Amino acid sequence: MADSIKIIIAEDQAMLLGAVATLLDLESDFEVVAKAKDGETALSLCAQHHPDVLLTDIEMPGMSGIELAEQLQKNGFTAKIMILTTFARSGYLRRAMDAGVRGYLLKDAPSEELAEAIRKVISGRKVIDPELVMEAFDEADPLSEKERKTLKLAADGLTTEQIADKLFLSKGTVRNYLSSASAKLNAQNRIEAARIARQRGWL
Amino acid sequence: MADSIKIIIAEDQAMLLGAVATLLDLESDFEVVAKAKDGETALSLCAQHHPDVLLTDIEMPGMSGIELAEQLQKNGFTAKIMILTTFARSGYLRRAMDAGVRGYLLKDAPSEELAEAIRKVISGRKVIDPELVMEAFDEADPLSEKERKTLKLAADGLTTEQIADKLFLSKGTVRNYLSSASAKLNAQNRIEAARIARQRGWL
DNA sequence: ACTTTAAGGTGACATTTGTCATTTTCTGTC
DNA sequence: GACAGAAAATGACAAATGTCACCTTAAAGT
Repeated sequence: MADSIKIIIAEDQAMLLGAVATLLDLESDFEVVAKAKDGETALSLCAQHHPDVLLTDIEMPGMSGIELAEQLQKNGFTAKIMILTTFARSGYLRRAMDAGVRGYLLKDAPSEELAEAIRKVISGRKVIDPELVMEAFDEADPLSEKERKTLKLAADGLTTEQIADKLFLSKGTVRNYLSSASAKLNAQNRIEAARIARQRGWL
Repeated sequence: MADSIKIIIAEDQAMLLGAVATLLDLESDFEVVAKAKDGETALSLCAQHHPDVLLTDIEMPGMSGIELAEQLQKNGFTAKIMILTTFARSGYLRRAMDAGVRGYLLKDAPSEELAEAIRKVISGRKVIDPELVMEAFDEADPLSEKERKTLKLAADGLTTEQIADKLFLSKGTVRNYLSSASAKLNAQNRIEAARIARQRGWL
């Protein structure tokens, strides 16, 4: 088809990648020209095919979908980028928007909406999952870089001392950071703090 | 179609549910008669439609896919049950087999294999993802029921005392369980123990 | 009836963690 | 060089956690 919309899909879960590709290919005005299972592959496939739309997951091995979007934008690609991801995380949305992403959908959304969303984006509109719009209004990440780093390591089960060694800080400082992180998140200890931070996409 | 294979799909992620359903419906010998987004719904839809195959995810809100399989087996349903899940976890596989599951596939597998796997199961064979077969040979879950329960709550950030209250045990006993769980998993504290257990699918 | 065994509990102790006030060190800026 | 602010460290204390040896109780065998 001469004027069909050319689509590239990037998604690391093979089953979903294949199923969504089939789904979109059924639409007579769409044509899935390539499939990628990671960001790097998607990038080179974009250079090769110059698609109208790139539909990408965020969490993938190697280059994430957001980094991919940033690269494409920097290199002046005209493809309209759409994110299709699992969780509603306000942090991601902001970065995605900054990278010129035009659509942000959740895997929780019914599959019937996907094709329609793509057509909306092609016609110049932006599409953001309603769930996300809500999230975007709530609190921003209150953690400092150090708090985030210590918390991430603590969540892996490292002791205060091991964290201190790894980050070249003293034990006391690490405990201070973890303590203030817990306070900010209203958690009663580092474990709960890590859980909360992770749930909100801050970790 | 009179003798087409009737399929019910249970999967909480709407996008995958819809896409896979479309994919299978394209096969001329298949017919997706119902879709469910949780175990309870799937159970009642099975009673209503008596499908030939139930394709289900494991992790779903409410009743898990494994519990669903156990229920169906107990109630004497003849539907062949197939699991389609994200991670290769040896613990799950054993329980699934005990519940009479005939197929165990990973979402990492290419979508093209799905239809073929279903036909194999219908013809009486069992289908287990090769990845899983490997996993099945490694170590079994060493945790006792109590160790697992305490660990699960600890992983949410509950204190020893809160866990004790919730499980009607003394603080000392809870600490004993957590301590022995850590020992079994070679972890240096409850946080690391929980992380390890979760990674191996024992939590 | 007499072990055995497992689940649960106790007490003691060392270590780690959480909290907070205070101090030191490092930076940029005027 | 002096000063304000941030980042990092310190010290002290209470509380929580990890470990271990040992006790109690209630089945389950024999």
